[in-house]
Amino acid sequence: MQDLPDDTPFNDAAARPQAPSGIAARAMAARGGENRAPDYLRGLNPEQRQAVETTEGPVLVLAGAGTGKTRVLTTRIAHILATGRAYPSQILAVTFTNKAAREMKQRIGLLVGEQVEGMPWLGTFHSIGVKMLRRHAELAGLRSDFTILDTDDQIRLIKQIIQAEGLDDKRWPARQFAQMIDGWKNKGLGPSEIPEGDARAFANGKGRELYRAYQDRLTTLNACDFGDLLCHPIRIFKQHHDVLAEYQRKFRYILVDEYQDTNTAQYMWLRLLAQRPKEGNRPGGRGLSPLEGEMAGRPEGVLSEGTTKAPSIAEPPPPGRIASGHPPLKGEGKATVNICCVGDDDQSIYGWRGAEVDNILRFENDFPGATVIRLERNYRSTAHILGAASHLIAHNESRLGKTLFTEAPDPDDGKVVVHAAWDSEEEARAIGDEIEALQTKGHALNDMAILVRASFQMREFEDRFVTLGLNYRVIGGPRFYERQEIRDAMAYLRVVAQPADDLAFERIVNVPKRGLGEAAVRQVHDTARALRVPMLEAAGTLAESDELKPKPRAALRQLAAQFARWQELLETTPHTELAEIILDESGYTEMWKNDRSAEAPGRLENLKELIRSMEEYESLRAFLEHVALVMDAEQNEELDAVSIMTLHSAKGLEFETVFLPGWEEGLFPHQRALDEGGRSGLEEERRLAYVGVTRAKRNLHIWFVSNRRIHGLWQSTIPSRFLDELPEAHVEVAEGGTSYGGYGNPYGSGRGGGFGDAGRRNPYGASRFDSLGSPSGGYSARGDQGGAAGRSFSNTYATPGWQRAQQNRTEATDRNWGTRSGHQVERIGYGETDSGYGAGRGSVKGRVIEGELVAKSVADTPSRFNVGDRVFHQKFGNGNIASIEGNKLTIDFDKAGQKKVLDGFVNAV
DNA sequence: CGCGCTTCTTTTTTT
DNA sequence: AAGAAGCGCG
Repeated sequence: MQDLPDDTPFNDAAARPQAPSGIAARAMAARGGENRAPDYLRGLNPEQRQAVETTEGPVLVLAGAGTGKTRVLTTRIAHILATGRAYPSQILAVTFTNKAAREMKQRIGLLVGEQVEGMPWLGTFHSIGVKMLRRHAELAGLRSDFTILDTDDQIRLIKQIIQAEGLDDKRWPARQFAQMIDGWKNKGLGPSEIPEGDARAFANGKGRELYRAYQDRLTTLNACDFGDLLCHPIRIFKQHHDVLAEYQRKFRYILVDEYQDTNTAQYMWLRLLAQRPKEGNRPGGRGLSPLEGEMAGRPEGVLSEGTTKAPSIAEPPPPGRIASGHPPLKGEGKATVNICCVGDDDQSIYGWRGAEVDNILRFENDFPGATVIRLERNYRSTAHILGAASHLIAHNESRLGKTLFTEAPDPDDGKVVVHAAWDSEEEARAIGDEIEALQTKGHALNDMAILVRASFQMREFEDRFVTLGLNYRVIGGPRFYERQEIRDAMAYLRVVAQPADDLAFERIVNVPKRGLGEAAVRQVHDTARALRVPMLEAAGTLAESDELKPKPRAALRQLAAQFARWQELLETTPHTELAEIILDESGYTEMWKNDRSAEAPGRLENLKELIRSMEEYESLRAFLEHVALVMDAEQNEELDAVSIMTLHSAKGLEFETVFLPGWEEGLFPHQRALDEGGRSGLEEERRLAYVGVTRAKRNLHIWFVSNRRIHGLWQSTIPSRFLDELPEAHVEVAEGGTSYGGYGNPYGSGRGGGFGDAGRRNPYGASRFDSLGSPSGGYSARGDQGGAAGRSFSNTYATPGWQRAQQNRTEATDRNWGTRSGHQVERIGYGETDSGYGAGRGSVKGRVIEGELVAKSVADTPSRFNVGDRVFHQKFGNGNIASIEGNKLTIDFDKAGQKKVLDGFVNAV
């Protein structure tokens, strides 16, 4: 091991191995005899083992869902350590989420012993970014105690800047600009590097100026936003080759999890680090020197050998976007770059925040000579679930293509079940019942999860579970650290720890009320700008002058004095104690004690919780950093509870039983993804569906409803196209038997006359996707696994329920074009009791109307109703129309009061 | 300056 | 439907 590079550039104790023999010795102890494979390699399949043992050179592991990706990563690290190839501090291992980082740490710990703490460079892109940036803050014009702004701060700051430019912040929303900045930073672009078109797109061409002003302001605030955590290091690396070289020398092995989710900035950051250090290269050698132009600034065009063609799967970049394709660095193929990226293009679901699937599709070009290993043996799911997932994802065109398989399908395994419900309330009720039933049969709640497309869907389940008394756990939902009282408290702490944090100061100057209104705050602000000092300091100055009226002046003086005192205490008092003092003396706790509202006690409780959680951190600073980066409070692991989360946060997890509600057009695939992302947006949605399906180990239930409330209006919906893309062989429709009710709409049809139209029109109506890209059916030749499973779900579907659904669609389509006028309600058994469902089974008729089409097609035709008409609504009963706007009716219901309802949902009485 | 009433927007996904 | 922002009054 004497040839390990010197570790001295990084002198902190944590970065050094605690005892040279520690990890390696332990891991080696785990080995058997000379010729036997070490223990940790046992049980790996050949591909996994290859991925672990190919330590040298670039490696891409394409790991399908449930193929043991994390196991490969962790074992690989253990292997590198065990064979003495590197110290823990010489391995850079990046993940996307804190959860993933935590899990990896823990699993490596199991393999190798306790010294994982000696792996200082295992973490998320962002946490590693901060770590680097703190070391070299001055190179980015910051002090090392800079604060990290969250989205909320960021938007407030941008708003100020927009106003300061004299622009109308209504016309140019800060939120939107924040997203643009995010987008630029995702590509690693600074103010001078953004494309002209982008710069012009905002605020009459002031985009670039505003961006620059924003960055300047961040510097004076000694703060940075999320994007900067990567952009600053990138810039530093490019400008200070010595700094970069230190890291390059340091990291012998680089591992990247979820590579398909990397964005351009992360890619650049990785590429810089993956270079060989300059030393050892001949002067003028091809190693590093041309970095400057090579990475960001360089447009497409000059490609080095081997990349004359873009990968054929890549779509042409949409107009306005930076052309994809980062040319590989010259000559880098010649150096050994021990980088191992693990990912699955089929699980790329973060395109909306700048992830470039291209990064993974292009890996072999980027790193010539790369070993590509496919993991296709799935250890997680039943053959049915896997079959459903594979068939679904085969509809995507942009993919590398993998075929997952599992061994020994079990004939006892159930198929994937598709359920229909009347509305989201019933959906929640039925899923709740199903969960209770499973629980009674002995299933643990911890083994079940509900995965939703959008977080607003969670609420209905929470409501239902509360009334059922069913334990649940919301993951990634409304976050603890985003609550008002927590943010206020944090703002106090931030000002104490980092007096230049004007945003935090502004947040709490007048909380609790101190008689410092807008006028006074503005004055502090202006003074601060004029004197070029932080607002807190300006407040002190101002309090000693006579520029303010006595009342605010006194208030400011007191506040300034208090902060001065707290800052002194910072050195001497334990941080939890200090936090209590601050909240007390500032009157913040008092404020909530005096608050008579219902939430106040909860807020006080949260404040206590905040203080408690601070105990785990060694200093106030450490705590603040944790909150900024993690934004997530620990969950109670002990409790047996159903998990509720979004599909996005479910990636990487698995459950025995999974419920996927809300498979309806417009929600999933989400309308906005379709509108903004077009075809690739649809494909990303499909990957999301794939992620959802592949979370399930044994049981999978997919739901769709025919009515959903969106923005307070009831909309009717049609089943998601993804349902049609499931293979018949692996899917069954729950019908009657489960008796959750039916599938229809309030005004039912009654007349069968329209059925003859079936098949004449695409059930999806004039879907705008028909004309975009692949003709429907074009995909079936591609990824099908053959056999019955290869047949499409939709047309061959034979159950009465499904046929009815098809008819319903056709009818619905007809109705939207005004050719029919259905009236009476035929749906039986809908209501508060369950008793009717079984009986109603055969009687459930009705149709589904595509919500969007209703909204659009009816909006520009006059409503068929008049003010004053007496109407009936399935949910609200009888009422009179109070007013009409397009297709939206305001109705005074006899019992339910005044409601706004879509025209399509009521019938004349 | 602060409070309360009104109107308007919002919801896709997250480090 | 609900929360935020805006407006007008005391």
